[in-house]
Amino acid sequence: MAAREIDPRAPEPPYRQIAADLIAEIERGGLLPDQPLPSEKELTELYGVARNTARAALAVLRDQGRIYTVSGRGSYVAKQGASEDGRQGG
Amino acid sequence: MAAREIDPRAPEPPYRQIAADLIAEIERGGLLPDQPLPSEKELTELYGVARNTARAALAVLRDQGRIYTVSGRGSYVAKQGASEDGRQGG
DNA sequence: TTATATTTGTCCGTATGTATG
DNA sequence: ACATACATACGGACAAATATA
Repeated sequence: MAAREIDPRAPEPPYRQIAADLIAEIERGGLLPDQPLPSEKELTELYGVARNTARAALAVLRDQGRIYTVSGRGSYVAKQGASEDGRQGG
Repeated sequence: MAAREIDPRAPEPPYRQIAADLIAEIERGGLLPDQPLPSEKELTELYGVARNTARAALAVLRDQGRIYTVSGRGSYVAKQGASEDGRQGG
């Protein structure tokens, strides 16, 4: 989870760059199912963005079913990987 | 430690108003070194803000080396007063 | 040791205001 | 108007440290 540089002037907005970065990390196997992603606070520090931007990135992965989020705990890698309907079982 | 009124619509955000208030109290001598500041809960009641806002105010003073915080206990006035490098010895 | 209360630490959910392109 | 981003704020939940009984 080294912080790749985010380019605020790239055509891709920062939140998508971060999302792509996290997805790559998961696909690479650097983050296994049920393992926690960096917290929102850590993402803001890793990428130098505001919390809302970090949240937007996580929302992308959540919408794709790649992660699930537990309020007050954090976000975790989903078991399947955005294959089925995007839902995470227990 | 009377609760000065916080103006949510002032240019200064509430957490900075509270920080300034606490700093003034310390500079005034109303709080001596190693004496405890109001707890976060008390600050929320004194100023009518959320806990995160009270914490943000304390973080300002901590960053300035004016106070030190002990987990599970509270925050205390630092000995020097943000003069040196901002650290608190034993 | 266990239980309880207080306090700080961490975290997410949500909302508003401002600014830029 | 819209998408994006930052700063700030309120709220709720749970964990960890501390203190006391």
